[in-house]
Amino acid sequence: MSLRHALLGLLAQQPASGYDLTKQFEISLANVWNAKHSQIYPELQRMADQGWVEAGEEGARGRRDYRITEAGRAELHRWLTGTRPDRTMRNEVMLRVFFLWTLPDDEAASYLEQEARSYRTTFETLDALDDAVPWSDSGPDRMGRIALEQGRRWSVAMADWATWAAGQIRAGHDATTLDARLADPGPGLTG
Amino acid sequence: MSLRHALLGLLAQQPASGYDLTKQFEISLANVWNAKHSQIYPELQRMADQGWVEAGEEGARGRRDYRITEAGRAELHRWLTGTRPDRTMRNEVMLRVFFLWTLPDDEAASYLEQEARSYRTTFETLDALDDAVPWSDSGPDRMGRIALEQGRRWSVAMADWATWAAGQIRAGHDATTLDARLADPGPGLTG
DNA sequence: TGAACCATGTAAACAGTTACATGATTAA
DNA sequence: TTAATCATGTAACTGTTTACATGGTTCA
Repeated sequence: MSLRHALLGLLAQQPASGYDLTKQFEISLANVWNAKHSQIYPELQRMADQGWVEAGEEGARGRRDYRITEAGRAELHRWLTGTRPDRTMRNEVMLRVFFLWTLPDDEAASYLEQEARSYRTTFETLDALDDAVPWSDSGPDRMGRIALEQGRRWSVAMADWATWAAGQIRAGHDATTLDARLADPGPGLTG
Repeated sequence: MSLRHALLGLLAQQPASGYDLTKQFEISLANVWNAKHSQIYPELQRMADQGWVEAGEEGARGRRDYRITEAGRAELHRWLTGTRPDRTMRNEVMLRVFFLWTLPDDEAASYLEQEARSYRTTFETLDALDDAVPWSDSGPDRMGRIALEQGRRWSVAMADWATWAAGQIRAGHDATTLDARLADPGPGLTG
């Protein structure tokens, strides 16, 4: 389970409340992991029981900050250097691509063109973020920029791929239509 | 839930048993979705109750083939054209990158270099697959090739990124070391 | 005074993994 | 005869989402 380690990683930077951490999942980690407050609050309690974090005094509006302990930092280090990342992928966008053959060519190509637009929008959002954020050249910020660059390169590669794929289908369809016309140049094409 | 639709998509191609479908998740869908037999068998039963698939007679060794119904095909079409894909991402590899700042530069760079090797291996595997599979230029095969091309482009982009990222860290580290040396050229560097 | 946001929690349902359990067939 | 593979299922557990529930603070 990566949630505990994601929380440790965020808390390694600075103490935070469940509420703060929820916001960080929504904003900076949105593209790599997500978690709702209903999962975060009980997890912080379990981590406190385990000694990886410590809860501070209750502040205004019932707010409670957690800070990472030495045991927590040790666990974060062990996770980063001593375990292999789970590379299991679940990508609904790509899952659908496998089944696009069930659609008419035009619908399949439209789907891919829509995907290309979606990836371009992602790219523009990330690109704007890069300009907007006042990055420091060390610490968490440096890794934030490196992660952002991953998103930029990924979204460009995927937009290019989707555009290429739509083109393949449109070209294939045209070729089929053309072949069929050459073989049987009249109305009422078969199969 | 995409599992039901993944099963519909596979069954749209040909009838299959739970065992066959499990193998297909392990092989062709491995990079986009996964499911274990313990999830597939009960799901097929629920889909049969719903009328999306029909179970055939029990064959040798208790084997039971399922085939998609018209209602199932309609549902597959509705899912592909009438719903937006869930773009939620969970990527443990990238999650870790956000926390690499907690490691010494050399360990962080090594992590990224290891990732670069991993992406290159993925690329080589996919590239070999492209040569090995006797692709038809229509139907499911055409989409299989398009999905494979996505994997090729993705793995190249990610390998390039990881190599670049490791370089950034090593260069930054060298620059810091150099700056420190220029400012204070002796043993016992601060910071 | 009402909307937006801060702040925390629990319960129920759903999705997914691991482990348990069984038995037939095939090929070495 | 034994190991590998075919074949199906359930139970327990873990992880995740959605819905329910509550109340404080700030700003227009």
